[in-house]
Amino acid sequence: MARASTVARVHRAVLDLAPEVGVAGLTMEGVAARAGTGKQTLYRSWSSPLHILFDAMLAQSRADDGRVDVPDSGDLEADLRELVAAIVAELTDPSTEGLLRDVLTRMQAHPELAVELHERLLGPQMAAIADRLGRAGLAGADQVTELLLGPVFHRWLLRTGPFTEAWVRAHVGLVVRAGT
Amino acid sequence: MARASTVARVHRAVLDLAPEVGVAGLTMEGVAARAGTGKQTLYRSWSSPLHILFDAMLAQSRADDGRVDVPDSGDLEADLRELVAAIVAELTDPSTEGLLRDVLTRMQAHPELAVELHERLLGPQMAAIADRLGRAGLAGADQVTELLLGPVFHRWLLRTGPFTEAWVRAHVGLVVRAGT
DNA sequence: AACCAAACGAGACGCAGCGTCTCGTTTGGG
DNA sequence: CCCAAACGAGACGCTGCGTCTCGTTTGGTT
Repeated sequence: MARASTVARVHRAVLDLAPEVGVAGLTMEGVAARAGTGKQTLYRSWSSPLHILFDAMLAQSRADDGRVDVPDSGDLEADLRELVAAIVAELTDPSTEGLLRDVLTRMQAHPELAVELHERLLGPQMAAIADRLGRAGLAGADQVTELLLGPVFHRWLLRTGPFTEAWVRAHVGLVVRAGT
Repeated sequence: MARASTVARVHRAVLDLAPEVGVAGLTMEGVAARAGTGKQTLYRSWSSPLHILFDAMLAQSRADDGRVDVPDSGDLEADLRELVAAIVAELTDPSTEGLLRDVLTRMQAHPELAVELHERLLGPQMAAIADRLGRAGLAGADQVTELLLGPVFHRWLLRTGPFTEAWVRAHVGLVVRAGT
C-alpha cells in the first residue's frame, strides 16, 4: 500500500523524534512534519504515533538481525547468569531505558499491540530460553522460563528496585534450584 | 489545602467516570463537570486525571481497610497457593481488569506515581509475604517473594498468557522448591 | 514514450481538551 | 460577626485531533 521510501522516512522520523520529545510528546502532526509527509499518509498506514513507533522499532530490530541467542556452554547456571545480565543491560541502557519502558507499558492499553509484541518479540525469546532449559534436561521448561524472566520484568516495569550483579546471581541460583 | 467534601466529590466523580470512559478518556474538564467543580480546584490539588484517579483508588483501598493479609496455617505451599489465587482473582476481576492494568502501566510513565505506588501498595504487600516466608524458615525471603510475584505480574502486565488453577499450582510448587 | 491510477504533500476545517486567568460567591475558624 | 482561603463558573488562546479536498509525483502497463 505505502511506498517503501515513505515508510523508511516515517520510521526514521519517529525514531529521531522519540528521544527528543518522549513517547508522550509524539504527535501525528509532529511526525508528519519531521518526515516531510502529509498527515493523511500517516493515517493511511497507522492509527497513532505509538503504532508508528512500535512498527519502526520492529523494523529496526529486524535490520539489526534481531536474533534471540541463548548461551549454551554446558554450564546451565553460568549461561543463565550471562543471559539475564544481557537482558538487564539492554533494559537499563541509560539512553533508552525510559523510552523502552514507556513504549512497553503504553502498548498494554492497545490489545492488538500487546498481542503483536508477544508474537514477535516476547514469545520467541521465551521459546528460545525454554528450549535451552529443555536441552539441559529440565522438566516444565516453560514454567521455569517464566520464573526466570518474571522477576526481572517485575523489577523493571514496576521499578521495585535496581539491578545489581548480586541480585542477578542470587535470582538465577534460585531459579536453577527450582528447576532441578 | 482542599476541603474534605470537595476531595470526596472529586474522588467519587473520577471513580464513577473511569469505568464509563476508560482511563484514556478521562479529562480534567470531564472530571470537573461530573464533580460539579471548577477546573482550578482540580489543578490546585492534582496535575492530571491519572493523579486524581490513583489518589481516589488509594483513598478507597484505605476505606476498604486495605490490610495485607497472608494466610498462615502452617502449610506453606497451601498458604502460598491460596495467596496467589487471591491475587490472581483480584487482578483478573472482569469488572476492573482492564482499568487496573491501564492505571498501573500508565503510572510508570510518571516516576513520582511509580514511587508512591511502590511505597503505599506494592512494598507493604511484598514485605508481608517476605515476613510469612521468613517465619517458615526460608533464607532470602525477599528474593523468594520476587520469585513468587514476578511471574504473576509478568503474565498479567504483558498479557503473555491466561491464569489457570494448574498454572498457579505448578508455579507455587516451583517457588517452594527454590526456597527450601 | 505516453498513459493513468495509486500514492502522495500540503494544508484548511471544526472540534475537544489543555492550562491559565479572572470574577464573584461560599465557607468555616478566630 | 468577619475575613481570608477555597471555591464554581467559564472565557481565553493554543495545540493536536481526524477528516477533507486539491493538485502533484511516481512507477508499472501497454
